[in-house]
Amino acid sequence: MTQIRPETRDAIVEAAFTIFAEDPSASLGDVAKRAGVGRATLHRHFPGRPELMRALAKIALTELEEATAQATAEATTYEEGFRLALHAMVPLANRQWFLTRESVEADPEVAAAHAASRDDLRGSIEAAKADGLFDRDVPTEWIVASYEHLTYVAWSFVRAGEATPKQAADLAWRTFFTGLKGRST
Amino acid sequence: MTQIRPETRDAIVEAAFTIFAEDPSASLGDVAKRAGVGRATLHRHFPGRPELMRALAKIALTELEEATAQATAEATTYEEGFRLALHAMVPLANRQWFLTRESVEADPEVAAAHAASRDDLRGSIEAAKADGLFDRDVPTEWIVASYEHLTYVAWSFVRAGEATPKQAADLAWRTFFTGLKGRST
DNA sequence: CTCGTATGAGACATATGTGTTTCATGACAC
DNA sequence: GTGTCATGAAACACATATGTCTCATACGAG
Repeated sequence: MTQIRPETRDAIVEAAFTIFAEDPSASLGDVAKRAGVGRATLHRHFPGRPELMRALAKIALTELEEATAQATAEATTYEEGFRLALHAMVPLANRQWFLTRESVEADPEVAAAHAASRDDLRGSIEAAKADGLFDRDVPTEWIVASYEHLTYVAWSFVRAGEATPKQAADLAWRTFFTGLKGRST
Repeated sequence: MTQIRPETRDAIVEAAFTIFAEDPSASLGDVAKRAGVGRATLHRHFPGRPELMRALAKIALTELEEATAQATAEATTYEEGFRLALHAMVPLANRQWFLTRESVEADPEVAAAHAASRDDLRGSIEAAKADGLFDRDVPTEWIVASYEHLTYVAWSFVRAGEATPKQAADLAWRTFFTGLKGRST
């Protein structure tokens, strides 16, 4: 009935990610225009703004989960796992970021998925902590938040054209793990 | 004519900082209600949303400048300067943060002041770099962005009640400067 | 007390976003 | 060709935010 043209739906979703990344309060009309579809068509696929936001949130979380699962599967140590996951996350950061600043959390299903995602990260960090990778005196929540924000900084850097995704991810990992203190002194 | 009751204006400004920190798209009616004034009174002090935003931006930038100037005046080394400035900035982060995600930049005067503020930070970082405090291989822009984001993370931590401002600033400085790698291994 | 003035409350017009409905069109299957 | 169906365009009703205006009130200065 309503989703027989997957291309249209995808176009709307992509446009929404792009538009909302720069302006979370952008109108649905802006999204439709960017997607190259009529405003009515957008409503045929997504009844309203909350439904669209929910769809974006689910997609973003699924992408994150897949990317990190694939990245960490190749890792043999905790350090390598976090480093590879960071590299995998940088290109996705723009799609993740709006989750943190949006009222998407209001949706119970999305909120649960988001919480589960953070719990995963938290669990990995605690395991790594027990292994001595991270300082035990630093709260796990702090490590989570720093990791996420430095990922975002890396993405911003890429977006601004100041580095490649690989370079930016390296910078973020280095900052996160060993800090920016000079080595030469 | 329009600003004979400074208390009212201050109440509006404080309410605006509080409201816009959580929801940048909040209505002026919400701000007025939080300030305990009528909506018309808000318009008497600030003709419209852009003027209010501009006033907030100027205040936030002035506060930042004063706080960091005072903090760094007591410092004898670059390291101490950045550490003290960070401590001074954490309690102000909520008032600074909306600057980065707002279209306040559209105002030329505010944009210039913001750019000047960032130039100051950039200059200090380059000087410290030349002194060997920061790794020369890391772009100055990256250091600026990391510094600002970790300041924000620290403020978030305080806001969430997970740490005192001092504890959070210490965590941020430590992460920024030496990273989160475990020491005990 | 009296005047001036900032204020709050409410009415009002306007603009924008939102969601629905209708209708014509174009693509595709048969 | 014919019918089905997703779509685009436009009109529509509705809600909310915004900005202005009017009027009554309360507070302070004189």
